Amino acid sequence: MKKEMEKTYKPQEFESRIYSMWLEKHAFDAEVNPEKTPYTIVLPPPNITGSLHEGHALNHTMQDILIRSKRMQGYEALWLPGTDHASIATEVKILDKIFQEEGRTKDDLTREEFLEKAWEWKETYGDHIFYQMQKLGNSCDWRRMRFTMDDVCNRAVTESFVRYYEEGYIYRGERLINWCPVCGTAISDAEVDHEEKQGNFYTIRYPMKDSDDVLRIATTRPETMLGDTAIAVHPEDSRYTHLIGKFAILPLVGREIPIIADSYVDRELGTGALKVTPAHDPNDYEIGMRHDLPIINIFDERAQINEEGGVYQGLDRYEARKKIVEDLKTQGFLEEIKQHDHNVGHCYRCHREIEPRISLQWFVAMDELAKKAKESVEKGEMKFAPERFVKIYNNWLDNIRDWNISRQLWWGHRIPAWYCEECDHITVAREEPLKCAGCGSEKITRDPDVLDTWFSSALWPLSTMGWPEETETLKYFYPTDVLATGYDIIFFWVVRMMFSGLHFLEERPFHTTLINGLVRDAQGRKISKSLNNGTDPIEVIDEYGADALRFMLVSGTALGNDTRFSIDRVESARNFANKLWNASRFVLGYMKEELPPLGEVELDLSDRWILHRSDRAIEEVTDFLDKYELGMAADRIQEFLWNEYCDWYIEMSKVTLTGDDEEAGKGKLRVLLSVLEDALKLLHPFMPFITEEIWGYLPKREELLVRSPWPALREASQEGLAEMNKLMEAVGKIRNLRAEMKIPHHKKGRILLEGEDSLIEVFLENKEYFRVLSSMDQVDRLQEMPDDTSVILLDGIRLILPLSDLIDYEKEKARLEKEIERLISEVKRTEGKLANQGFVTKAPAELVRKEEEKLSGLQERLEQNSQLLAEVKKKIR
RNA sequence: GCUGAUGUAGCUCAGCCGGUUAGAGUGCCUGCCUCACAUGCAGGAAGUCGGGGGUUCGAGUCCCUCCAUCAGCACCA
Repeated sequence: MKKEMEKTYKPQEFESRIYSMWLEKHAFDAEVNPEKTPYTIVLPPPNITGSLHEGHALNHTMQDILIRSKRMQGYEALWLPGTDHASIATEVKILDKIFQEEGRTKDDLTREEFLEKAWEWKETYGDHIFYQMQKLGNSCDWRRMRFTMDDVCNRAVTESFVRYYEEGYIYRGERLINWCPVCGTAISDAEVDHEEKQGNFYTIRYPMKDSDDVLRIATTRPETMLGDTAIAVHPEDSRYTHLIGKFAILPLVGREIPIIADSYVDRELGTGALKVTPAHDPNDYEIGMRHDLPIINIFDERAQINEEGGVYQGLDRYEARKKIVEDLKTQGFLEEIKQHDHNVGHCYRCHREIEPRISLQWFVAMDELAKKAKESVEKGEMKFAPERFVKIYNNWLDNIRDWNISRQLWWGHRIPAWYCEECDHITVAREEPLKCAGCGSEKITRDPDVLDTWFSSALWPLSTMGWPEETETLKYFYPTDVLATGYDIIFFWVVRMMFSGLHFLEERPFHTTLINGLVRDAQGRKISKSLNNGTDPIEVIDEYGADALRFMLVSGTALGNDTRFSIDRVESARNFANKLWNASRFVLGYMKEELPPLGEVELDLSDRWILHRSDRAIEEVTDFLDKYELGMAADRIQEFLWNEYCDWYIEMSKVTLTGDDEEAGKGKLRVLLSVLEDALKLLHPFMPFITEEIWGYLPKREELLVRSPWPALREASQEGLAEMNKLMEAVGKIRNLRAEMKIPHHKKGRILLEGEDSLIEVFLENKEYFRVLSSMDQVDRLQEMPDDTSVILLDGIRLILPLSDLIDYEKEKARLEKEIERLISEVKRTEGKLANQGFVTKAPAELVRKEEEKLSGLQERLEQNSQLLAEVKKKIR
């Protein structure tokens, strides 16, 4: 049926073929199916600003593992993919590109010209992102792919804006907002990054009107004094109480400004007197509101001094600072300059300092929506995995301010509001209105601004499914199950999806938020453009295969913790894949035409053992997956496949496979095959390509692995497993001894058994295992003690190894002494424990009994070892 | 300043509803090209579980405190 498997695992030769096959056979398509329970994940849409990085690879792998395992577990599993237009980030990049290619800036372009370029960009980068996702193996239903600026999504955005507006949540108002003078737009509080910056504290003398007094004021931003409209002091600050109500003269400007009392002022800080610039500082703005102060805006939208600044007009903020400090100095107003480090808000996109600015913007009132979002989590409707992230969520909701949603940009959803030239009325509508809803005038113009990217992201689980229409998809797949994302966007996105879903559909959009850590570089640094320490996942995939990359990303880290990206670990994962590849080749190499069904196979001890181990692996992996412990699940499968299936069972199976009992051989193959099949299923969500490829080589397989059912427990008889464990322990001891004596593997050996009959029986029945596992080709019951021996002691049985020409008594002595030393310390520990009245009376009886048993066993072995040592010492003499 | 995380073998990390001799991968050392695999096999060495205190019969595991590293939030006139 198929060609033979290559000798070495070469993922490059089959990964893309396998992926195409999945697509051809519609393996990822999810349909509305009342017979099944839906399981839905909506992909956090990657920004079309560029390509996917390792962080995406981790995030996508986690989702794919969940989706693939649920699909196999019988759910109608939908993973809905898409991309995000990323308003500000993309606009910045596109303008950059246009400038580099054509030398034109935004001022030289019309909105239409720009948008045309933007859509071209979207096609190019969007396609690359899909290519990357397919290389990774993402099992998305591509037919349902969405873009945040699709018609379907646009409709949801307009609908929610209009509804929020009609319900009074959205309003337009003049507020102090965060303004990025470089991007030329307002940004929300969440989009401001605070960075520690070195700055100066300037102490300036403000002369009082009508007296010779001087008020000393410390500031980090002297240039904003042009907009000062008051000086605030603490109402109980005895240094200044006599000045409250009087006026000072603003240096350089000459304006009279009042001294006011406000308890916001910190008496300890600076001079205890605060210049108040309501137009350029959030706290000053609050003070200004409280005291009804005039607001003087001194900057234009590029943060250059405007006409309010008199002689300083036209200077940008940094030039203005320099010039004003100079002038203050020459005119004798500057008292001192002190170095002072402080946090300054920066634009999260262009990393330039943001400027607080009074501006007319659209806002979403957050009080009620935040309450809904918080209550839902409190009621347990949505849980974080791991739980601790609920604190970030709550912390943000507790301190939330109204959300500024308008952006002075072109790339995005244009605000559906029209202004009338003849009256004050604002028309907010789903469709473009012909006339003003207030006065009927046809002279209306649309708001030029677009919405914050996150406004559409907030609707993602709804909009992708066709909301506000009540589509079948929405009814069946909403609410979704899991939202997988990094902790850095809990408040950008998780919070906002929560209240959007709760508000519009009265149901939280997902029951679990799965938080993945950051992927750091090999040195543990955050991946950043400035360090250029990122790696394109495609490069890793081309070299090692997507399976290795995926496995490396999820294995060995706990949920929510950061992961390091290391090529060494990718190699380990690739080696594991190679191991599986070769184990499969081994099994297939012995394949026969017809094998009996597992139920008809006469199972031997090793079969029962591996079926039992396999059942435990199935149980534990399933359990880890249910708890989102993907790293633990991955490690557990690897342990099973490598250490149990390959290292023990395959080795033991050689006894039967190379024997001449054909029936037994077929039975053995059936077990090998069944266990391998189950393991491939368990591993498939983690390493989808290699498992599907191997599956294709297995006999009589019409179904794809991706669509196969999750393994069920085999529940074979567990008879003899205790003896099996004893046998394996004996093998370990023999290997250890042979290694220490440096006996080469081709040098066979003999074992004589003494001890409990039942154990001896089992050992004799399975003596071939000693041959394949530890090169001991003769196993017999002890008749007569030979001369030159080494003795291995286990509870219940002694293995006597006649090693005449091989034994090195010095080494044997050392081995026994080491063992005795270990036993003595153990005995002491255990005796101490049992001598402790507290332990005996308070610890659980079961535990005390176990300790007692342990002690007697230890003592017995200690005694026997001591005897052996005495004999060895005699031999040496 | 507040909150959270992290600190366990050379390195990367598991473990922690308290209870055998603290695990894995990798690296290192030793011996093996044993008929699936040298991307491998077998064996071995290696850790006062960040410091201190407490609770307990018993503490990497719970509590307190300190130190170090990281992250988020707030504020800094």
